[in-house]
Amino acid sequence: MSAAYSIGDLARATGVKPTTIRWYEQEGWLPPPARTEGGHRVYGEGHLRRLGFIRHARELGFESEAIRALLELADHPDADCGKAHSLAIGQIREIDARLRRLAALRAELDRMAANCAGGVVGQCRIIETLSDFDHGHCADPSHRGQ
Amino acid sequence: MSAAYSIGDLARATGVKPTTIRWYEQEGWLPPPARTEGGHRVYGEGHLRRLGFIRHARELGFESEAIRALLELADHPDADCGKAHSLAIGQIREIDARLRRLAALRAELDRMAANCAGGVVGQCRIIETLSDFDHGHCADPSHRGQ
DNA sequence: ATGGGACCTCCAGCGACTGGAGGTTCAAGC
DNA sequence: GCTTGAACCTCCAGTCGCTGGAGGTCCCAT
Repeated sequence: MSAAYSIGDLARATGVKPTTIRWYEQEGWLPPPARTEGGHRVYGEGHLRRLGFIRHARELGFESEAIRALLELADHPDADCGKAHSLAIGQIREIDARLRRLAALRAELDRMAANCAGGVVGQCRIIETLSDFDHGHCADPSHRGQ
Repeated sequence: MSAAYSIGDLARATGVKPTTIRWYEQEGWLPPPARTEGGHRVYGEGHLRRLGFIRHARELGFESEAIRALLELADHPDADCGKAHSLAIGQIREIDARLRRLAALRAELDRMAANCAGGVVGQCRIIETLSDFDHGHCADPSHRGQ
């Protein structure tokens, strides 16, 4: 019913190298797939989606623990609701912080690109933009002028 | 004029461990600071900001090459304007993709948290949310219902 | 002047891959 | 139904970005 993929198909579809896919399996990120008589791995849609998720989460810079937790959440969505809830809330906080920083960095790169296009590069502030050594204090976004 | 920091001060201010700070210096991410008679490192405001930038950029999941490029851009804002411009544009694209994915993941976690709070956990879709194995095709955000 | 915490260098180890060696399987074309 | 070469298999050593420990020195508050 659901399509069957070789490890190479999966690699092509997700951009994750076969070697890395095997490694993910070994480390328990990806469930062991079925095998052909000869021992070749055979994947299904579920593997494809899960691998895509892992790749994007890694690209976004989430720690392996957070990814494991999210996968756990996906695997057992109705088990231990309270835990799932607090995990989700925690991740939302994390994500909001990222969104804020990315938006600030984007704005600064925008400004630079705009100036640059005009032939005059102003002072570069990308470091300042992303250098706020916060640790909670002054997390109010209204504090950063623009 | 500008304050002087020990490696420990820097570590406390940025959340980067002294060991890692020394390693950043060794690898050329951070310029070698002044030293006391006895050989202890002495940093200034510039180091502080630059280190904060590196930390945030790493947390956001940027590749080391991209970070190096951004630092380069910051160091020579008016040198080779065209290069700076295209680099900035490229990074903006990257950032927009991240912003989209993060927003999607956030929305899904939100939905889960909301359901969860009500005592009923629906189907978990976080994997689907972040599993789009795109590579350019279908990058239109309007395609993803919500 | 001294005690102990912070600092120094050097180096080995770890997590997350990556790549190569050496051998087997699969499937497309004859 | 045989061939042949690309894709797959396992095992294992190497890389990158840190991290931690050993063994020793510096700094400064008392």
